[in-house]
Amino acid sequence: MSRKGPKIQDVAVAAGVSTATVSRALSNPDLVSEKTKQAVLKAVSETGYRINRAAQNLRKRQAGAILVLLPDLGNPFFSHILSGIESVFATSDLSILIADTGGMKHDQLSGYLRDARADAVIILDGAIPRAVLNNLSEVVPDNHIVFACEWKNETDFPSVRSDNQGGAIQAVKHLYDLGHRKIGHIAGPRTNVLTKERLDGFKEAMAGFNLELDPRWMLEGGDFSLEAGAQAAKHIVEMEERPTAIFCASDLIALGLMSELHKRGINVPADMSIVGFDDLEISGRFIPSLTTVRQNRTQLGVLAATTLIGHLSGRHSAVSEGIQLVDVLLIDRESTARLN
Amino acid sequence: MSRKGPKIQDVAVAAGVSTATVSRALSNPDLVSEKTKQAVLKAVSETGYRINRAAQNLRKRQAGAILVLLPDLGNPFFSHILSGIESVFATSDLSILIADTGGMKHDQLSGYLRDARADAVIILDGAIPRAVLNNLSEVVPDNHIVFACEWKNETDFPSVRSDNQGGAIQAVKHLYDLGHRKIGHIAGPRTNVLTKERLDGFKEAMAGFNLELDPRWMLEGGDFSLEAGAQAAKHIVEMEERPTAIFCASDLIALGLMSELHKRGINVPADMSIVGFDDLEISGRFIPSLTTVRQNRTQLGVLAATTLIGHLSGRHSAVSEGIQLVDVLLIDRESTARLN
DNA sequence: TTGTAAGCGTTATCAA
DNA sequence: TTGATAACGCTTACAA
Repeated sequence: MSRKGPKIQDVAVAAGVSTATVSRALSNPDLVSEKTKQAVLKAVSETGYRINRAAQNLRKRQAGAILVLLPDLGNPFFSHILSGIESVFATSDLSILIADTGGMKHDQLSGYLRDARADAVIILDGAIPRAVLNNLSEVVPDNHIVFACEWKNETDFPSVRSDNQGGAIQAVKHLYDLGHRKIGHIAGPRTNVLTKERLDGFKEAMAGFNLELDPRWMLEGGDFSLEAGAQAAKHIVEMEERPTAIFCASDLIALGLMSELHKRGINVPADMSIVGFDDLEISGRFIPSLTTVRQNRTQLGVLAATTLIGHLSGRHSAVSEGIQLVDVLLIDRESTARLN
Repeated sequence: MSRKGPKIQDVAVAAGVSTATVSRALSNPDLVSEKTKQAVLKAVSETGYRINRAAQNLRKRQAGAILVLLPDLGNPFFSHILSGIESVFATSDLSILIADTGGMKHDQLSGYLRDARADAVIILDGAIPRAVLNNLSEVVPDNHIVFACEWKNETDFPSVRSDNQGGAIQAVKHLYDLGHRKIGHIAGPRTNVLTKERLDGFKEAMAGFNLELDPRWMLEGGDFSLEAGAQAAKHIVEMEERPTAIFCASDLIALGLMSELHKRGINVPADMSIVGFDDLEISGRFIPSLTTVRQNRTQLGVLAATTLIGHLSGRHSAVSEGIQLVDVLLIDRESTARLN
């Protein structure tokens, strides 16, 4: 909008210089003498001048925005990541656009970039169709696409992620140290990249401790939700022989599991120890509070954003290349106990 | 970005018409003959033409985006509202920009609009400084500002909100019907508009039932968080005489309260009934599951977005004016029980 | 160090 | 119903 604001021409007149000088004073102060710089700045504040982004973007052949693609905006898991991203771009003059890949047609999606609405993308959705990714690649340089949290296998886009495998290993070790030997796992949705990493970590840790992987205790959540955990609980109570501990691929699964186990008379941690993954805020206040692997979601967002800014500004610093792994930390709470 | 895409001129050549005709065929099809329209459309798909938003926005003196102002992106409460908003704008050709008012300087904030980055704003933050609001008003027409969920008192901006007062009344009635007479309240942060509405509803309902408002049982949460609830629990256990039921201004407060009460040996609902406000997903799976007033957060977002679109397109339909109240619904679960 | 002037890709006005 | 053409407000060669 901005009805009839002062334009660069007005500032130029007020400062007694040309529009080119105003432009330079504002975006390339080094190219301008101290004296005229001051004059311009004064004129800017006098006139109340604000740059017109549309004009600037048109001229510079850019969009002035980055696009964040989320698999499900309604899922609170992503809000901290988004917050981290936002905190970085708040001080830049790039706007941040968001789009939910869930309810979105593919062509609509790449249309976002084709319309030159965004200069770069941060993708939080590992399930983004390859076709869409290809479309994106046609429109933005490959290193203007960054994955955060999730990623896409067999692609080389820069990616920021938690140490999912390491987290799973910590979880199993914790249970092992508490004396548990019969350890089960509730995995995430089959096709999700995180599911595989956490499952791999689980298997690796179990093997490392020479523990048997009982297939009966390897459950599959349809997703990472509370409901998936609750469903798993129903299977578990029916088992002839139950594991004494379970590592869940997400906090929501763990919480849903505990909720349903409670209903069915199984006590956590007395009868069964539970470990989650994420460390949602509620997990520390659940009854019992949840032992879990903490992911620093804000940091994931911040890192993705700074990586992207690095690429956009042409700085290909070593740190902004390839895969950036963020450490996770096991938080020991009440849902796990020593095996009696 | 969009390196060297086809432009309207290319389409014009391909279709054998002028650029003006292409423009019209695309944005005002009625002004163009069926025949040329087809020719243009064909040329568009042949060339793979995509409009350049920056150019369009510059020419039309618009931003092509709406800005959503959230008080705290990290707070999952807002994600469903955002999701509702997004779902509406996904099919429009307006982009949605987000900004966190928490970490943001005021001038930075109104800068968003002054820079002509957004044509309109949806504000989810009732605590937005009046100065900022005034700044916004200078830049966009007043009806291009819509409040959702929260609002600002003594202003006339269109606003979409839940029936907070009605919800509080339902909550008290539920407790009353269960036989409770000693009912306490944990309010939200003192200056928040929702706090006041829910508190008013609480008082009104209590008065309606001729129940005493015991000041000892009227607590104040510093915010709507788990921690606020946990703090309140500490006060409550110290009380000589405790209420038998408590209505909390948010689910998080209620959950934090239950968590801490549990630690201190008070059983919900046997010793005390608890009602929340929001109906977060986790609330149905907490132990015990939480009786609460359900807010339709997605609908709040959808309504705010459609209202705004109505204003933007100049349609001042009756429904898009003033305050739109969204019904809430009491969900009866395990955290409330008949007084023994 | 500064100014001139030519675009960036659209849309809207005016004529035809 | 269509076409020329002048903006929209900025940046950046190129000159001075």
